[in-house]
Amino acid sequence: MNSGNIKCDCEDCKLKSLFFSHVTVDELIDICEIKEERTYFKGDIITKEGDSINEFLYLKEGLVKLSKSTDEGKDQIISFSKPFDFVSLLSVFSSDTYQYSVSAIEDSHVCILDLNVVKNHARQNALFTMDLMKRVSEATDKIVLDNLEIRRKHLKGRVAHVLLYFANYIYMKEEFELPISRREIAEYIGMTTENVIRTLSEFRKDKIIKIFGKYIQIADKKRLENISEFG
Amino acid sequence: MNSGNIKCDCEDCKLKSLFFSHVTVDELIDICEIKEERTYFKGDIITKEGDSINEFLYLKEGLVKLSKSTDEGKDQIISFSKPFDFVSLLSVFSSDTYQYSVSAIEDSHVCILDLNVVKNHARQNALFTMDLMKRVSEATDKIVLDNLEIRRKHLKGRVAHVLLYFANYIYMKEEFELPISRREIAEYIGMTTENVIRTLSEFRKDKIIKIFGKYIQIADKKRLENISEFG
DNA sequence: CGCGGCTTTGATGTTCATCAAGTAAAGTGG
DNA sequence: CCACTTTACTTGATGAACATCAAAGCCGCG
Repeated sequence: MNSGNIKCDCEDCKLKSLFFSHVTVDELIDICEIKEERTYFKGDIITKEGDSINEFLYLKEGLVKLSKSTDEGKDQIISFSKPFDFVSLLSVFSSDTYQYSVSAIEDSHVCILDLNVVKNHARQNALFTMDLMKRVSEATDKIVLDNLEIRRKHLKGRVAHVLLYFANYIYMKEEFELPISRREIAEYIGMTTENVIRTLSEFRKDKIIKIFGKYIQIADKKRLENISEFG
Repeated sequence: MNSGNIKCDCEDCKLKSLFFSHVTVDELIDICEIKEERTYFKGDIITKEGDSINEFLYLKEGLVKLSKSTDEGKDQIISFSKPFDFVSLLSVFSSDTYQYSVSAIEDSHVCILDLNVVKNHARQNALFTMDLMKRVSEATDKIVLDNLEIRRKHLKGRVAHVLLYFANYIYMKEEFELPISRREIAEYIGMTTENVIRTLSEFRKDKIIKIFGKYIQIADKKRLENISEFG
């Protein structure tokens, strides 16, 4: 993990244009002055469940996973997030400590604001707070709906769902480097690693996908979609 | 479903004392004037997924379920809510239409405000909006955490979980009338009705619970807790 | 009274987890 | 840089967990 102070000068910062659309120029300067930007590398833990929350984070670039550990030390993956899904928002306004862990599954840039400063602005600027709320709602809606979808599928449908998720939603391509391990797929869809691998192998044998390690190429999308919807 | 106008005169209205703790007297009067109260009977649908959202609802009394239909017409139950869990908050600020259905599983009283009026207040009163956000976050945290817990259990653990949920969280008693059918338990925990019934019968044979139709009495809570944690 | 929905139990087969065992890849210390 | 350890990946065999199908009793309701 690499840390450093960078000024709030990113021309295309969506935080300004989108997230802070209802913040005045003075407020924006105020916020920018305290902004810190950090780089996390693949595998780094960004926030850890149980830790106290005193920063407000948003993902500027990269890809992260949201997860929780069971008592037996196994992980359950709740969701993946790319920039503007603003995962860190989840517990920020309901708890003093993180309910979930967030870790980078690709090299990621995170912008960090002091939580008290953000909360102060929220207390004074209702439109800003409404923007925040909209984002919290959207993020959680997505998590809940995605979970329901996975829940009603079988092993093969779930694996197909994950592949299509990365193809359609994350990389917008039929071929990509899978950013997560087989085990992480399993932790996400609630199946065993072995069966995830078996299913991927089967898809390969049936010429639905091509696999070289982490590299995935979707060869027959129609069929994969069929399997996802349920086959 | 029974409808009628009632003045905002409930002495113990938690909406006032808790939910609107940051609302001025004038605002409160404003809100109360447009308040409507409705009674829904067990089985009634309160909001239906797909319908447009133009009211702000909160549960004053009763018990409801939050659910979603699959394409094949089967239901998935997302959560149950008692007063102050404020289920209707979920999609209110992220969508124009309900993502989920809410229906009464016990006779329920619902207070209804015009959504535009509430949103207007939210736009002008940041503390009120923060209160709202806190509640949205708490409600969704609960849903996500509960879901993860169910996900990591097997059939028996899940059924035990549901029984303990109603005993500990809803009725605060070891004996109660189950407000939902066997099928609804199945829809909630993602198993088949038959296996839910089989599991309940097994618990009965093992003298962990007593069953008379919908009446449930937990006879051996320790063991039930053990099964829930996993056995 | 009969019909549909809820409940219950049993028999059967499918789906999936577990166990085992081996290969490949990646990190670690001398 | 190479031996060494660990972690990820892979496949097969077996059994457990669970869905599905079938049949029957029960209850409430029109």
